[in-house]
Amino acid sequence: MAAERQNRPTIRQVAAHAGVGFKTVARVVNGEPNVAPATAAKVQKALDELGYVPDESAGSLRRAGGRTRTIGLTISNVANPLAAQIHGGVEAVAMAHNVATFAASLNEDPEAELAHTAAFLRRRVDGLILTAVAASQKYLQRAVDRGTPIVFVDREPVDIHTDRVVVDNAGATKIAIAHLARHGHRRIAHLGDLESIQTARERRRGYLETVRELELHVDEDLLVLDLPDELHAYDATRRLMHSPNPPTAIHSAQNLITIGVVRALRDMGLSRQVALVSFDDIPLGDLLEPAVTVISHDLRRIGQVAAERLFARINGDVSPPRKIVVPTQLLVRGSGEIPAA
Amino acid sequence: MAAERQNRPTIRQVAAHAGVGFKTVARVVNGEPNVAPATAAKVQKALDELGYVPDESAGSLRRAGGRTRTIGLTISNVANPLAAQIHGGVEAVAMAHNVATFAASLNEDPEAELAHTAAFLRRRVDGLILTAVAASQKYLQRAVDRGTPIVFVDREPVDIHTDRVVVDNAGATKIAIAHLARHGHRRIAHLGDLESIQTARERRRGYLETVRELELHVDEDLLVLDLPDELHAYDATRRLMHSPNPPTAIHSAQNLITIGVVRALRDMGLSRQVALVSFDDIPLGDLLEPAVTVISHDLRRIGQVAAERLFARINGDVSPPRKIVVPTQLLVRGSGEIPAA
DNA sequence: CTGAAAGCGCTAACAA
DNA sequence: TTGTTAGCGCTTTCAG
Repeated sequence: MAAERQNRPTIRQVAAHAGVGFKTVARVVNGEPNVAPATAAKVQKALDELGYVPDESAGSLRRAGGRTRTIGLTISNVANPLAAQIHGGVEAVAMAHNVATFAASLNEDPEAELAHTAAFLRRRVDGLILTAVAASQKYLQRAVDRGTPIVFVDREPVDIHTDRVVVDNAGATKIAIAHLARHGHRRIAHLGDLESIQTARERRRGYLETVRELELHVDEDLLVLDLPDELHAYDATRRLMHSPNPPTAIHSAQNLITIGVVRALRDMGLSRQVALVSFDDIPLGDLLEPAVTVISHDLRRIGQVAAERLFARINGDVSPPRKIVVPTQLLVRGSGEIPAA
Repeated sequence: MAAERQNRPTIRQVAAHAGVGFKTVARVVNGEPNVAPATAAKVQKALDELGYVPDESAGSLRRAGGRTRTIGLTISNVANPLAAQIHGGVEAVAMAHNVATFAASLNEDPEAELAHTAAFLRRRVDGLILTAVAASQKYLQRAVDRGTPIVFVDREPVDIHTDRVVVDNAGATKIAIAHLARHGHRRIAHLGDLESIQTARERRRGYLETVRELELHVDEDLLVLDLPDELHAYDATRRLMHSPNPPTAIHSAQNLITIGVVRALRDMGLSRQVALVSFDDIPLGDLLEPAVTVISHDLRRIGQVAAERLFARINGDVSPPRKIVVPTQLLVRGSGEIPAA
């Protein structure tokens, strides 16, 4: 029942309309030299009258290198503010290169990762910027071997050696925990994201190492892992604070977890008693009371750097794969400086 | 200097490898009938060994209807949390239809609107979901005539008659102002977004009409328009509250403006004196003190509905263009219920 | 059930 | 300066 569609003029129809060979039209469209001004004008007129719109994909079919001037991007979720910042960074660079971006959300679903990368590859994208969600990215080796550059963002991929742009998750966590310890805390809880996420594991590692190094209280109950969302973080916080031996400080290791923790502490009236440092900034974190001390990182920059790396590869850079670490920053705002009871 | 790329097997190479005609391979790849099981197995083996990845764009070149299974989406800014929600809604529907989405940010730049829609059209997207930013969308008429469906989101387009999914901006503003009036306010300020934005003009209209209807104070100083960002909103609020005759309530007509207003009131210590209703929800708006009363709308739903409309058109729906109004909701949280002094 | 021929809209290579 | 021929990787059509 589809409408009569796609009745767009082809280059040959334009040529017929202008009374020239179609190659001449192609020359005008692509700004190639060797067209007499008079001819060019005639062609341009036909172009305008018919409203010619070149078909990029048809062009890239034969074009040397077969570039499609598209890239594919997968992020954890386009509607997650942090992930959206990565998207913004990538997009700015892609736009500057006159390249269109396919964007897709994964929502931590490995199947989605496979499906979307396959779809991008079928569309012959010139490169991929990916957030690793599946347990292994080995399946992408063939694509890399065939010359599709891939840059991973935010998380380290597994079983594949390519460029990646990440932050020092363990190191930054160390700084967060040490900051709390400096304010007298010995019982510090760590609320972590899904263990399937590489950055979550790194943050946990940073926590455990620092607890050992600084000889803080070691207590299984203080380590809460695998929190899938804000609600679970909320419940976990309540349980934690109602336990016989509650922590005096909390390290919440992801933005949504932090929001759950903040809500829970607020509801229990503990916002000003229990110290809190968040890994990831949260929106309006500086306007809450107390304002939330966070480990912040520039996600837009991660996206930008990744895209720049990708375009370098697309343009022939064959240097060894690089791991680029974008700096993090501890933003001291109040919640992290509450002293131990 | 480009690497040796694009050495992917073609359908003919797979056919040679399997010792069959290439049409037989195409049958297997596309799940067409009339292939002997033994032949199919042989072909499948070759497919796997060579790692065949079909070229979607080459396929759509000849395919009936010429569908590319891609759509184009432009939003005000991918990194804006509200716009990202629209993206999320569109994406979910597109994914269900097995269609890839090109996404681009406009940042209120009319040039960007023209450039991106042109780029999408050159890539022969099956449809467009657009946020109107330019003064007129007349330039898209030819694309529509040629059968590329377009659905506008969030803002009404100009000079073109197509499907659109919007909210009742003037009506919702009316509700906001009336809400403030019900709490005794007569001097209500309106801080508005850029006047080039259609929704900003509608919200202003709703404000002015309600002021007249309810016979509230009319004062040019209470109407602050064309605020481009949070910082300008911050400054405008300070100026407003320092004026000889300051308002007792503020209607901030966009999410970023609200954040500027909240910061300013906070810094002036007026958060609990001056009532505030925001058009657009803001992140953690319920955790601020006081929590912010807002006009909220489901942007994810806007994206979803728009995408569903688009796919209906792509699949042949030729009913008259529809204007779909998604409901808004007044979320009463505290800031809007502060009584007049 | 299988395959060969034609052609989608364009670019590349070469001829006039 | 211009036009012609080939062919990109696939789908369509039609012949075996």
